[in-house]
Amino acid sequence: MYGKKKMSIELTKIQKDILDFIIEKRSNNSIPPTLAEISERFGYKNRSTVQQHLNALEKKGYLKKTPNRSRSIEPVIEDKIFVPRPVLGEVAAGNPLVIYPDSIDSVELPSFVKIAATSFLLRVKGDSLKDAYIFNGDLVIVNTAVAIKNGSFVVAVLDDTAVIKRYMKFGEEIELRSENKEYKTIKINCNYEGLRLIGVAVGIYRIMDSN
Amino acid sequence: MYGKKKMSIELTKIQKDILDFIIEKRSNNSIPPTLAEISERFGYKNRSTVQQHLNALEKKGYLKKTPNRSRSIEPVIEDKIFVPRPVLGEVAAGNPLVIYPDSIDSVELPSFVKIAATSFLLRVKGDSLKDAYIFNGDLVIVNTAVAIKNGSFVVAVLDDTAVIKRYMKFGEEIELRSENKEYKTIKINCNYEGLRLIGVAVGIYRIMDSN
DNA sequence: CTTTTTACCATACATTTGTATGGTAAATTA
DNA sequence: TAATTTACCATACAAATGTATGGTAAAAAG
Repeated sequence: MYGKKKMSIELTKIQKDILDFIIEKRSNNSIPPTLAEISERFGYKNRSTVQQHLNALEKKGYLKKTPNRSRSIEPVIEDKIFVPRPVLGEVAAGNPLVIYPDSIDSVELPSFVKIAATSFLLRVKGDSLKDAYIFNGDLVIVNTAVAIKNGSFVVAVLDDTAVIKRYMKFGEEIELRSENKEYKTIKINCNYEGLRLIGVAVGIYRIMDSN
Repeated sequence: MYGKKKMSIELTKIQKDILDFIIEKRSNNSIPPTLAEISERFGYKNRSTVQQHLNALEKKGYLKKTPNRSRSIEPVIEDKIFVPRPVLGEVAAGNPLVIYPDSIDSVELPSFVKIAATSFLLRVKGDSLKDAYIFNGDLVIVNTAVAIKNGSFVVAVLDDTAVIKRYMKFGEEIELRSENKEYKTIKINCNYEGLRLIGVAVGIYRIMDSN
């Protein structure tokens, strides 16, 4: 079960790089690049190299463009409205679960929800945060560029397993509390090397299902 | 107290229309128009009319453009990068509440969450959707450009009051069901003029508080 | 080994696009 | 009334942009 809905032909590395460049431009809300700008970015001496890569990308269904229209290249997303977003792993609300080095799955977020490079998504597994209204299957938006304060929901990696808990620090002791009484509070010294505080849960996102 | 940060010269009606057109394009995440496209939109016979309006807009400080660069016109926004999102009203999970004609509030979303023009936010009031894990204060992302299916959570306006309920249609009869048994199902004929289906709740967003 | 694919370069050309210049008519201002 | 502004049209031109065509060399596939 690893889902690929629309058979999409493999991309070469360079094609993927170019596609990524275009996607990045677009998601920055800046205007799509011209052939010349892509050429310059990748150090090509003329536009025709890019021209061919774009043709390949369009033929494979990753791009759409309007003939003779400047800056008309748009990356094609499967659902138009929905953009797949990698989920980096599953985070245990209760007992620690493994965090995956690479993304294990893609979640289709509405395209208007854009997530910065300093953030990533984790899917919550388990019900130990239900008192905080976070449920099994919810996506947690984790921002790594936000200061951690007492009371923040943090995502922490403890010896290669990840948890999402409420953060409290008293002197040198860090407490990772669960909202649910069934799971006990984890207490660690802040100098313990097995602990890495990944980021702060800045929000949750739940894709509503229609059944 | 009516704030004008940068003294900006008055705009004529046409200049404002053109500026609005450009802003609208940009906020739709579509590419900025060319002079030709603006001309066509406003029924001008050539680009030079637009050309002069744009020059005026730039001179007055409402536009920025890069010389000789296609589609480089960008409206100058007072508020920098951060765009507060208006909350259009409060939606009753249980009993209908008033929907506001203009935005009543702004929610500070994390800057990486951007929402398209086809969507807007509503804040949920009440607990009648708690069975569906939607709680008082949650922000519902409503998309007006998504097809409504049986089972969708829809935002509907019934005689100037708005509700969020699960949508079911059987023949000519539309049922708006609450997840909570305490609130009874609303049944209406689909031809009833007092009913407007605003959009589909495509997701919920909850800003997590750190206390 | 031959063929195909990939990744690049070069050039030519038509269209699009931005820009400069000049003109007309109505409305506004001095 | 005369001068200015506003709103439009027309045209010309250079730069930017997309596109078509052909070529080379290395790698991969057959």
